[in-house]
Amino acid sequence: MTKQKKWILEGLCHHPQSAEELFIKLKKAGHRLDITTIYRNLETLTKGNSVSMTRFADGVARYELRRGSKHHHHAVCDDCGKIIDLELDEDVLMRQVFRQTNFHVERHMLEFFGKCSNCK
Amino acid sequence: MTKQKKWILEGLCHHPQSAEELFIKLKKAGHRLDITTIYRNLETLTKGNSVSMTRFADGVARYELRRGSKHHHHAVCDDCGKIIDLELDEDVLMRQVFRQTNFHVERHMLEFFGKCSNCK
DNA sequence: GTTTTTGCAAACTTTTTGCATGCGG
DNA sequence: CCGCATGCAAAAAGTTTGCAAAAAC
Repeated sequence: MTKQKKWILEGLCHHPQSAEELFIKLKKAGHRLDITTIYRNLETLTKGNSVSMTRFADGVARYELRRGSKHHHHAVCDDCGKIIDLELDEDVLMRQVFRQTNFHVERHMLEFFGKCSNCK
Repeated sequence: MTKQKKWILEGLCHHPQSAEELFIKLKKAGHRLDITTIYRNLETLTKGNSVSMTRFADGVARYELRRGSKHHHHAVCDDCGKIIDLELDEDVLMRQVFRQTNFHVERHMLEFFGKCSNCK
């Protein structure tokens, strides 16, 4: 456990955050570390299932802490950029997939885009 | 209508395909054009809603022809890479989102990963 | 003391941009 | 002809890699 790793863990949150956003945040907190270190730790954490990675349409990888085993989704506002957490019951869809194709779903990605209640 | 644009339209299909994959395919077909041209045309087509763009976890943009106005999703096999088209009824989810947060969904992204019937 | 992690620089990949040239209408 | 589309080169952005020095165990 290095100090860098500790900072990174502290900086992570339950909202998706890019490596660079995390980097800037840690820099602002007065921690000096390289963005390479962030990438390497995020990779390890993702492989170890402590962190999950998502990509929205811009192609940037965003990372967030897994809360327990609970999978959740996001709604991203096109106007203000706010990211809202959602807890949905997607089993219906899984069953549809299996019925249609015999495909064995292990993971899925589900994100919504539009306008949040404020911006609408 | 240039010849390049025509080749690109011919090369597009209903399965997601990266700019580079399309580039290689067109080159194999004996067409000489620049990958920049492909990117620029794909951008135009996407804006014009003839083509849709998706990113899986690798961060590469993949493009495919829209079939009519019908939105659809994919299941990607982790083993053989096969991409299976799905037609799902996701209205239930939309309603869940709105009820939970008043968020106004305009678009969404939904992809599945796992093992196809062959690889399982 | 040796294994692991870090920082730095540089490579790499995908995508975008600027600009001169040329084809299409 | 005029203007928009193309090719080429180079830049930009995000991410990964190699290597030597430093820190952890």
